[in-house]
Amino acid sequence: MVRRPADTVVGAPENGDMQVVVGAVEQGRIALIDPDRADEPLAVVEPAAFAEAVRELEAREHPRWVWTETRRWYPRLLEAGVPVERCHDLRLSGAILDRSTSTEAARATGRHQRPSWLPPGPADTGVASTAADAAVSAASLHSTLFDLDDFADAESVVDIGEPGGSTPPGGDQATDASFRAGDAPATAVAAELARQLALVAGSADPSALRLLLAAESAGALIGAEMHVAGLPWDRAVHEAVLEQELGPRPSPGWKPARMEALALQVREELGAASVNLDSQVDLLRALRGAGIQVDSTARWELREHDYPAIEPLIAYKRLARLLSANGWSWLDEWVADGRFRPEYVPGGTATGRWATSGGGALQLPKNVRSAVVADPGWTLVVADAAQLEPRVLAGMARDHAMAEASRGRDFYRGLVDAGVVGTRDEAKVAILGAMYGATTGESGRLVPRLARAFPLAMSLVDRAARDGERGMAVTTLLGRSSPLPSAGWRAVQARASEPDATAVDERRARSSARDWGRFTRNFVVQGSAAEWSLCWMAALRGRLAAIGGRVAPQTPIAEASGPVFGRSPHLVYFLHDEIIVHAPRETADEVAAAVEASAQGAGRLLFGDFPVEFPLDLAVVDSYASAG
DNA sequence: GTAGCGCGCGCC
DNA sequence: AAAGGGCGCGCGCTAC
Repeated sequence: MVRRPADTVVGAPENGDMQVVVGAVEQGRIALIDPDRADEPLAVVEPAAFAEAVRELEAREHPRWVWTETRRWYPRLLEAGVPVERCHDLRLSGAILDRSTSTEAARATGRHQRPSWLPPGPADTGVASTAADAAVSAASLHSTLFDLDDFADAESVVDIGEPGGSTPPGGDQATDASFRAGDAPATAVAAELARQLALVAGSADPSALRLLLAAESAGALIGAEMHVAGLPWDRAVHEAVLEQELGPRPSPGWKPARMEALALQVREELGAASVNLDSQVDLLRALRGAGIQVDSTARWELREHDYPAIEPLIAYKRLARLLSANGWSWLDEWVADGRFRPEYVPGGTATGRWATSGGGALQLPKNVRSAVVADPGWTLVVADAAQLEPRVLAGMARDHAMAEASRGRDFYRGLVDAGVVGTRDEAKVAILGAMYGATTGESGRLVPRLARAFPLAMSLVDRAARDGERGMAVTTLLGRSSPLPSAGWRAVQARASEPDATAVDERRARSSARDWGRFTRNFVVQGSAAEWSLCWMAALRGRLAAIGGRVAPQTPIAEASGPVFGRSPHLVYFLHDEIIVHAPRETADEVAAAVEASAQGAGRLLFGDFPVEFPLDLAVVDSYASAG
């Protein structure tokens, strides 16, 4: 077990840290309480005075803020210009703790009942398809589950009389009403914090879980902050890309001229004058009618056939994708005031990777990244961790041979130099195959060589696959566990072991077992890599705030980033193993150094002295397109 | 008319 | 060149 020093940069807890619980009391007021002295609230305030109360306490004590959900409380604070250093997000933390194999023994005692009012984690609810849906479901969740009446012990919170502040004139009634819609009472929040901390303390690896919860909660803060700051977006550059690729913006209801021209060409070549290229069924029929034997209309399959219709068809599909995913309507819907503001969903996937809701922020195609442009006087510090997942695997497995081969910037080149495979391409395919569970093709053929060179790493992922095949949960380095397979999956497995099981039953069971095994194999690597990234970002966030505190008065202000971030370097984008910091130009070097130091710090937090390196590809650029 | 699903494809 | 993991989203289509 690795000893992990408490790290105030990431925000893992230390003894003596002050915690402040945020929760509801009577008449829609909000209480801030020290959980050790719950009978004497630090403050009880009207919603309109909440941000001011937080600002004061934050400045004086910089406590860890404990609340049900960051997404519920933090946006209002940011709007009021009140960032906080640390928090404990009970919803995200509960989602981890109530599933982790590390807390299994503690949970088995039955003394740790998850309260019914605590919403399920974002990966357990299904991601809403639009930001609007998310808002609607969040609102209904709160109104149905969070009514004060639902809490028997609500009245035990002492009302200390007059509210700590008065409503400013013109206070937003809608905002106040949404606070009053019902939140967990402060006493219930404090009780849930106690339950969660007890689970951590009684777990198999408390220091790892403490770090994970701190990093996950920091991620929640960062997700809310990045939404407020927004990704700097140059509409004119984006429009120029669209015009270059698609031609002038068409009238509503019309296709761009360039797509029409390509469609005409395809129809002629196929001898199908009326085929609708946007209809998979229609297109497939037309292709076959023209003698092109394909089973799908996927690009990789089309490319295998040498007919004159294929090239313009592939070109059409490329443009159709650009138009529908990131065309003019996307710009109109998602870019305002020179910023792209997606909703980030920290912890939104089973492995702990983030999701986004609306705008497709995690799928920004390379050809529109040129529209990501720093404000005047500002710059972008873009960094990604090179081959993060195999490096994390090397560290997790304590595989010295693999760590040795990964030394240096290019892990794949390192494999060639170590004589494991012949070419860099082979190295890449072999590594991906090992982590994803490839069994066939080139990749499947190369994996055994990897297994010989790095038996420790390989046996770690093989074991994760075997556990998954048997229906068991697997767990990341810091303690996030995989969901269990569905009841349907179990039924298929059970059927195969009955005496009268047929060969078909057995084949089905084997196949679905392997499918789940590939998921769990990948889960431990992808999930642990996500933990590295969270630690990286959380550490960086702290360093950026320190740099921001020293920004010179003549620094140009990025108005569109809002009062909290307009003067200070801040994170504006996160994509699994890649970050973008929007930084005042004169801070670029310092920011770049902070990005580097944070990456090395994340490596030490997760792997201690084990010699695995995490080199970054880092660039200071004006446009995202110039990086990488 | 809407909901849900499969396809295809963008990203890691 | 294709195939293993994780996603979100827009489209056409079918079922209701």
